[in-house]
Amino acid sequence: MADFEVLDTLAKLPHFRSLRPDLLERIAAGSHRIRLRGGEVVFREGEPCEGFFAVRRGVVQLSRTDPDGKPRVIHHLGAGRTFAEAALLTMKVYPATATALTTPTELIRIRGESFLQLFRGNTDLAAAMVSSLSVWLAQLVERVEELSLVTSSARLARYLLRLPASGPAGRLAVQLPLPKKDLAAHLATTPENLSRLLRRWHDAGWIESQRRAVVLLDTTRLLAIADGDERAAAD
Amino acid sequence: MADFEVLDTLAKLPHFRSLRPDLLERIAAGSHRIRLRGGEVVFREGEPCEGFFAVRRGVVQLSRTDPDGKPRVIHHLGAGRTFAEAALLTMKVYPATATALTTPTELIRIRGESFLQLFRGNTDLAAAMVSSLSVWLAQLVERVEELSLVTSSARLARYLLRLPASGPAGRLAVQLPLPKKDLAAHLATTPENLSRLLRRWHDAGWIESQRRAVVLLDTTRLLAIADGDERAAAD
DNA sequence: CGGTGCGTTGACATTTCTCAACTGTTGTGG
DNA sequence: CCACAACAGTTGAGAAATGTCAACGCACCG
Repeated sequence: MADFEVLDTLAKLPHFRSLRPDLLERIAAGSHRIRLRGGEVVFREGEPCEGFFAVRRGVVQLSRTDPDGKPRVIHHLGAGRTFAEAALLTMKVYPATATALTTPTELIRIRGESFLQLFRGNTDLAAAMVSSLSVWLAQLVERVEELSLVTSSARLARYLLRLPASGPAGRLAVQLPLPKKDLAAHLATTPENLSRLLRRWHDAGWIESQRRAVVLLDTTRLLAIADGDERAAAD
Repeated sequence: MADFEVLDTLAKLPHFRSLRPDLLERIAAGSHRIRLRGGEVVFREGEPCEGFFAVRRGVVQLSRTDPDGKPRVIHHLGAGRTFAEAALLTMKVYPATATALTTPTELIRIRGESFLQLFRGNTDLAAAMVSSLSVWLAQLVERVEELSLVTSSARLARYLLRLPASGPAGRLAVQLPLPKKDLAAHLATTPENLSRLLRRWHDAGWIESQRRAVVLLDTTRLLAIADGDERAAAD
């Protein structure tokens, strides 16, 4: 009784792609689609975990809320990614809050109970989950490295350079997947500071900054800034 | 032909504890002990992965080196922890550099080839590795949250409060597991700044700071600082 | 008894945060 | 269709935190 769109989404997940079709169908049977609008919460930090999720469309933000109420961004993820697998597999509570950022956000929710039954005793599925967790690990290691960069200019430069770009070298166009407010949170800085950095680089001629798109004109310079070579910004 | 100490260490790992003894012995057969001194490198970022490791004694630092040659600390780990499992299970290269920090550091190296053979087809072992990866995920999420704290005082306060403490409330004694130089790197700041923070808090009467030990006198205040309430430091 | 490296302190330059006001856009209700 | 509210984004000014460079004390080790 699996919804076709659910099955389709699952079949396209990198780590589920290689699973046998009947297994996929059984996973899909315990799953269903969820539609959200920007700002809506998928689950909150501390809630008991009842399943994990795959992103079908849109952007989801994982964050933790500190005692002051300010959210600290753990990660952003887009279509084709899964989240909360670890919480499910260890049968714990969700360690973070998941929020939809884009206005049509579509998720697949894989129910915990039925999935765990399949998981136990199925080596292929276990291997798939191991791959999935490994990707998460690699991403978080990246993120830690990113946040270890001292200056926010370095973090921003690195972020821009890692976005998928199009266009000729010397005029690489990148699309910001997040509103600047959320981007600032992701970079562990303030919207004001982000705005100023973009403006400075724009005036200096390293980039062109439009509302949601940035054109990278001088990637060499940006690379230098990303490497913490602050003098590059002054030169 | 497993070395007893190897087997003993493996048996004490949280996620291997529940494995059947004969399986443990077979894992131990593909493992051996490694002794290192502080500063010695276990493996370097980018090297092909030939196994994963368990810490028997001492502290190991995982770090990535940026183009300037400055190391950025990903994580520090002590006895009872494993690392590089993900690199092995995905059969990739090591994503970071591992360095021994303490002068007697003892590791167990589990050879990749023989371990992977056991891994495939053994559900218990797969489950154990999933647990292990999940712990890593949780730790890195913590680390990301930690690094998202804007001020280094917040990071330091939080770090101190999370160390295992002994003694009566109002006089909690904690032991720094790292030299201050490495602690500064862990907190993504400089030794100078760390030194000044400790001194200021010492003078203010929040803590007592000795060479390798810190006594927390005013945990309420430290909690406020950790929560980013900077006014607490000025008050 | 030198040397090497950690830790500290001082002085100074930058970066960044905070608070506050202002602009532009979007979307809603009259 | 327009007016207005709500909010993202920008800009300005001043304060605070942090990084940098440099010098010094202090321990440990050969």
